[in-house]
Amino acid sequence: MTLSEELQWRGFVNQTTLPTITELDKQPITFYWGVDPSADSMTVGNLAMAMMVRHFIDYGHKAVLLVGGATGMIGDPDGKVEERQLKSLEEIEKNKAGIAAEYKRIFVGERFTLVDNYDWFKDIGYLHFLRDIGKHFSMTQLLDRDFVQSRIGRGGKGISYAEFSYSLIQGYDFLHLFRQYHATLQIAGADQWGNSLSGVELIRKLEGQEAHIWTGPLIINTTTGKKFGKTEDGAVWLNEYKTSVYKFYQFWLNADDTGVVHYLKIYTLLSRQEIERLEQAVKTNAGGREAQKILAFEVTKLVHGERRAKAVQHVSDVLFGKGKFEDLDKEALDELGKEIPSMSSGRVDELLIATGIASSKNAVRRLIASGAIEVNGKKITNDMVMITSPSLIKKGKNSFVLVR
RNA sequence: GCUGGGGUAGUGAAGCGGUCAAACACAUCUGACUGUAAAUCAGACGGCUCAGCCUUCGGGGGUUCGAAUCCCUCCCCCAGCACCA
Repeated sequence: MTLSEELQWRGFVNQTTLPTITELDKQPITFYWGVDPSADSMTVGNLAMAMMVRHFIDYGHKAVLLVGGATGMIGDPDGKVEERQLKSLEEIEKNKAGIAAEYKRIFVGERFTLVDNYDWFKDIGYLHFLRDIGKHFSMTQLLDRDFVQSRIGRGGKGISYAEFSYSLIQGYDFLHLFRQYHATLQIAGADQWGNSLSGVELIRKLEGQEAHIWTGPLIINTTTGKKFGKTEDGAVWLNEYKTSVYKFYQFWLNADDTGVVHYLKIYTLLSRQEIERLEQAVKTNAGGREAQKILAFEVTKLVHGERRAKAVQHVSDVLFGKGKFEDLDKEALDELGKEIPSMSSGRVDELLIATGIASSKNAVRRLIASGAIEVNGKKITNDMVMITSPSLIKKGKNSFVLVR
């Protein structure tokens, strides 16, 4: 399979300035992909793009991975309805470190160059930037962009000059990387099309050369029709302090039948043969949920490592399988404690509230009345029960508290 | 600044002097069925020391036996007009 075939089959083809996607199958090129440090971690949305980038690398293209230290200082206004609060410099530093660490984790064993656009922006003078770069941007084109129109139009919330200028910064990135690394392709999310285009034009105008953009698709949850990777708690993060490894694993395990094959293609590196086998399994034995299990394990392994993936798999088996809580040894309890909230002894209602699993004592009473609370596999009928010995409290099917 | 329309629980939205902790829909949670899925059905959905009590309907003040509902005042949003340019 060629790269273009691979991308097409997996559903990574979205929009590109390349005349045909088979251009990718010719000689190796250098491309870049960037993430802004708007948080100290990537989300599964970023992960989809990262997986796409991996295929580019695996097929021999050279990757430049960018952390947007400069762009993050301004904030991308595209798709936002109002001006964003500036991040403090310390926060940006911290976020940059987080993103860079994730690059290294996801792309472990791969060849790539890590860059930070702050490095080439910090010494640029304003006047020089306006002369060399600003001069090549047409105000009409900038104003024509949809999000600019909605921000400055009637009912819009306005836009600052700083945010308005964001795409010049991103455009210059591409030019810079073209000059320094001969990067001729920018990979980005679907929402970055407009911003990315500015770099292509700059390179054409200033270098007289062709450069291109490849955007990946926005991943949609086919059942809800909403952006994939959102739960009621917000985004699903790659950083385990923001989304625990257990929750991360559960997120994938709970993938619905209609979407699971799509997610396997996007988020795992499994072969076409294997994925097609799983697709068949979904059809013939959906209840076995083999596709979900493999998806959850593979993605967790990729992001958190095989050891942690196996640990949460084991924990999940205990929580949902036949295994008895009483049979767990201390080591297993420690592992469990990393993944679900742990409390020391106390009254059931207070433990549930303290861990945020129930919002009030009222809520606990209602849950108990409806038979939703179990302690070590037995339903309880009284909210005053004291729990002193190591136990597992379960609310409904998916929420647990470890008491030890 | 003027005129008109609004601000009600997570969201949308009824209510317009007592029967209002507040209809209905969505979201959420739980139960049943299942596969830790979806769909469907049922229940819950302000708090508490829970047959009762307490705190809520933008903020504050008032009228009244009684206010989400009436009056005053302040704040905020929307539409239109004016001012500015």
